[in-house]
Amino acid sequence: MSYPINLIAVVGPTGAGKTALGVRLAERFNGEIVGADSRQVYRYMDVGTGKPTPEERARAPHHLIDVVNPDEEFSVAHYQEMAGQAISEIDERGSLPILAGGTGHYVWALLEGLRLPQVPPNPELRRQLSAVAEKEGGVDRLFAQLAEDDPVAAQRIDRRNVRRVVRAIEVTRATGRPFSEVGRREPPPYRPVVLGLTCNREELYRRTDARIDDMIRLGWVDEVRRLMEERGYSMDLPALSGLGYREIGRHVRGEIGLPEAVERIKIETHRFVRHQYAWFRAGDSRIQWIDITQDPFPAAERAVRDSLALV
RNA sequence: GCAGGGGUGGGUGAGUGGUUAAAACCGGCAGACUGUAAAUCUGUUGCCUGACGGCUACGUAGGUUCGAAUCCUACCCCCUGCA
Repeated sequence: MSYPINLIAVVGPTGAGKTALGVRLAERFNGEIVGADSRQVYRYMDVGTGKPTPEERARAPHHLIDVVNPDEEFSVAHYQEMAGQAISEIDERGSLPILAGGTGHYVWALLEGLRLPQVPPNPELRRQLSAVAEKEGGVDRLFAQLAEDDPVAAQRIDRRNVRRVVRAIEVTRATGRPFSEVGRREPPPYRPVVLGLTCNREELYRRTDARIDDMIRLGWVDEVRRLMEERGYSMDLPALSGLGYREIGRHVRGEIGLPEAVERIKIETHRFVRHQYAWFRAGDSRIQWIDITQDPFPAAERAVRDSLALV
């Protein structure tokens, strides 16, 4: 076991080829993949989440993929815990951990050592507070509540963002300490090399559009039908709130045609790509960007080799 | 050919004499984010300008009016009914 642990992270927007590059790097450097994707953690959601294929999974060990059922609770906290565990085990095995995924919140929670308030979600309280927010003027009453409990947090949280206001109240109630005190970080025992895959927006949109057509061809609709009909999962589950699952769900129920569903998914995916760039910024000094217009492997390999040579 | 409806910003589509650079929605762009994060929320979106302000815009060309996306005329397209 070596400290700090050398770790590679492959990040970037959806459809940029993180999975493929991760697997190649794993083969080249005796690595193991640790997923960093908030939807690939769920079982039975394969096509629509762009999960690594069985072939890819055979080429390198994968972790943090298929770890919970769609109706089970999962969050950054679980991720941090489980991924941290996986990474140390990989390291102990003498392999190179390779983080690969597009969920910025998860990636940085791990690499920056975010210290989350130790307050698990309280469904009952959430239900209650959300019900308040539903009512006329409810949002304001909720916000007033927060302003009383924790004036500092109230200033930082948008009053219209009910979900965040609720969580803040949840934390202050459970701990008796203000939510605004969160924000601590504890540097994790990693020496990360963060590789970001990118290219111009237009080309990226083209790729994600084509990828969605592929997913449909690969049986995404059947996948959703099975989730709904055979396994009986509700479309209201957080797991099913992922891109496209709702649209395809509506199509399965006969509410919209497939072309319309596909069109909407493409648009939503564009939005998602932009959202991901908010987590992985072009100017972020922690990230080494590689343009995917050409094969990113040589540049990635060089970067990894250089960083390992430093040790 | 006759009758009727319509042509609005990247798209759909309101507006029917001034308070309209033009609602709303979509799309685009930017941002927030510490246990739902592919979630949730925010800002911005004709052009020039740091701002004041200016310029160009509602099919085309004219006209009426102090003032027109809104009224009139002609023309060009589109749709519907009758032939």
